[in-house]
Amino acid sequence: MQRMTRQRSAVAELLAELVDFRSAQQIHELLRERGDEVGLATVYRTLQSLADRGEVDVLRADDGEARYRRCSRQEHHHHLVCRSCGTAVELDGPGVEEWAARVGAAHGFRDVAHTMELVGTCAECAREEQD
Amino acid sequence: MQRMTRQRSAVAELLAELVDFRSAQQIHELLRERGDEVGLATVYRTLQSLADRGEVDVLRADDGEARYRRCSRQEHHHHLVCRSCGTAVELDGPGVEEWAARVGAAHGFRDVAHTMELVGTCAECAREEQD
DNA sequence: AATGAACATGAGGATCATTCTCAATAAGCC
DNA sequence: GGCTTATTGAGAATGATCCTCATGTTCATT
Ligand SMILES: [Mn+2]
Ligand SMILES: [Mn+2]
Ligand SMILES: [Zn+2]
Ligand SMILES: [Zn+2]
Repeated sequence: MQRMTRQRSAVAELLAELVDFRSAQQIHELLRERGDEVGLATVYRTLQSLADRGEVDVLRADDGEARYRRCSRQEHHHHLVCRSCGTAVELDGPGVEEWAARVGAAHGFRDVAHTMELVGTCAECAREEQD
Repeated sequence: MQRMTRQRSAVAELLAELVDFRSAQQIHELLRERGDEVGLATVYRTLQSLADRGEVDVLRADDGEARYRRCSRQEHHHHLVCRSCGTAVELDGPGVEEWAARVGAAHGFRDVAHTMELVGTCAECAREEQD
């Protein structure tokens, strides 16, 4: 059975405040900054566990690094993420779900899943770039 | 200027025969098996160069590993990939392009790009799984 | 065909994210 | 308070990818 620990609470609390997608390393550092010492391995384990349970979303940055975020809804959805600061907007993917299922079946594929993510530069980061 | 070398030819020839998305490591091994000794670093450099030029597509597996494939068309498109063997079908993403641009603009994001990939188990791999 | 400047290669080391090991610790139950 | 067992974390291990730089090749030019 899952036990509640100081470390898991700390990660959960931090995730509740973040609106950006952050890497495990960043989360580890943010925890340290606020005084919550949590081992890096524990951060990884906790995030993985939350991801398995669907409580956090995981995206892969261009370099393949995993980035996590607690979204406001648990149901399947998509994102518009800032490539600079990680800020994310949750989106629906109107029509994509049916399209994916139809195309998968048409080609004889089973258990078809899909990913669809938008990446851009948010207004705030675009402003900063002008300096 | 780009020079033609034995190594680059070997990578290009192999890619021309493959219909699957393969990792750099796999491509390195496949080259070795066919007798084309190419340094791993060179395989990485060549694939990166081809990717920059848009001559190969790059996808990230669930574990973040990059997988490459030469597609039949250079223009932007999407894929339905087998999670087991890497076989891929090229797809268009009807409607997604406009949708992405519209949603991005609506949220004030600039330079909005998108990814949309389908992953499933191809008919052949599904058959093998039944053993 | 010979030359040479610039480009390319590769063995091995460096990075860096992520995972593993396992002894020490702490939750939750009695 | 004790006990059982899940959890933690320091440090090592793994693995993909990139970097270094001495050496090898390409190819425009002669
Ligand atoms: Mn969807
Ligand atoms: Mn598209
Ligand atoms: Zn931003
Ligand atoms: Zn398959």
